[in-house]
Amino acid sequence: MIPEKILKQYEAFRISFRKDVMIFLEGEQALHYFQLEAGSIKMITRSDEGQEFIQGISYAGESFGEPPLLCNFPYPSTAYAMVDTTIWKLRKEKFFDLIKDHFEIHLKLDQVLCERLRYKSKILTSIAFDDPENRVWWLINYLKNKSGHQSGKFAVPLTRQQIADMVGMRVETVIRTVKKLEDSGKVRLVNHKILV
Amino acid sequence: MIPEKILKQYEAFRISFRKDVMIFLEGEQALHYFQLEAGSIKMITRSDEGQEFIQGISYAGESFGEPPLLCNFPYPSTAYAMVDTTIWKLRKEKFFDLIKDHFEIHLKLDQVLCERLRYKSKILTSIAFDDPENRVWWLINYLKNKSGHQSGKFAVPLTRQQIADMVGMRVETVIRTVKKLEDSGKVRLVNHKILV
DNA sequence: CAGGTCTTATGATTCAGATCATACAGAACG
DNA sequence: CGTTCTGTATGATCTGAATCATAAGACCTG
Repeated sequence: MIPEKILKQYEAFRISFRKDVMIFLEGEQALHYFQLEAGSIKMITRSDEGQEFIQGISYAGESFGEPPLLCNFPYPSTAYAMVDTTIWKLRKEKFFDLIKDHFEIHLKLDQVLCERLRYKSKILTSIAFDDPENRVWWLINYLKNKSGHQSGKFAVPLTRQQIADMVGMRVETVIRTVKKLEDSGKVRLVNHKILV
Repeated sequence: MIPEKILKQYEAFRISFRKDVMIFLEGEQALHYFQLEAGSIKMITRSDEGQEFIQGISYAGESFGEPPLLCNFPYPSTAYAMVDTTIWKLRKEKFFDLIKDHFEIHLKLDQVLCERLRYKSKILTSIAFDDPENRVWWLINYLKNKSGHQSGKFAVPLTRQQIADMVGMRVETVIRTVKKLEDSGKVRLVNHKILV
């Protein structure tokens, strides 16, 4: 989102995380701006029973964790590396300097927050009212569109468990639902991969 | 959020809406910044069966509908006046001039978006995993805290149907859940009013 | 390449929130 | 102030996703 050249101008530095390593913990105070250089991360909240909800996934070039930075509240979720991941890290003060100096980047940040609000509005309504097939189908299409996939078959890059954690359902229900989507011709399953 | 003096400097004007009148429709293009002077509005999404989900409620002094303005996507929800309402309306171009000129107001706008993200993260997790009692109880406390209520009993200013529309449940379930909260001493019911 | 781990798949059972129907109470309007 | 409308309440029934158990397949690691 923010070009590397500018990140370096404001003294951002790079950090690497192995797969499944925690980047920050729910409840911690935000001290840095984070942007992925490579890999992917997921933002997790947990229910009292320990069930995980995936609030969102971010990929290379995308930022994450800004709301607690801008609003001074603790992290509402925990961030984990989904694969080996490299992240740009920028101190809070420098970050505010950067967006004060660059109105266009500030606007892009706004747009990132707005797209997240848009996604959450949609997934909220879906979880509250849609049947499992529509919930899963909507998410699959969302992932396809977000990846910028153009031609040929798109292989959904998530496990059934991860899909379940994003639509608030049990993995068994997602497995049966994906089967139904196959039966109705909406997706194809090849070696357990979901293709659209 | 934005002081009236500044709104006027950028040629904002006032518009009134009667209770239940629509302010903008889902799918429309955003052309103005909106801020409430008096009254309240609710943002609604609907399922295919017409069930309403209340994405959020805004009160006097608060803004609404910014994401489509900043991101150039259509309104994802429809806004209605919940009571007779007066709104400041500012043309898009003037709005961008305003936030470019006032970094502090731009930051406040960011914080508004961040608080909405925070709420949606929480309600998402709740709807996905919490039982009805915890869902309703969380919402009641959220409304109390958001209203800035200090001493004495807080009367929840929403109908059971509106609560149901915010937590994605049926009104019958909310009615029975509120009864359970009374039975466990968490709330008091006086003339059908919910007091905490 | 084999063994172990994780993911996917399937079947049977349960139960809580949705659904439907009906009645009561408070608010609004003329 | 009476009537109508909206909101609240209650009871009975239904159903589909969750839950639990078990097995098969793909992937990862040494």
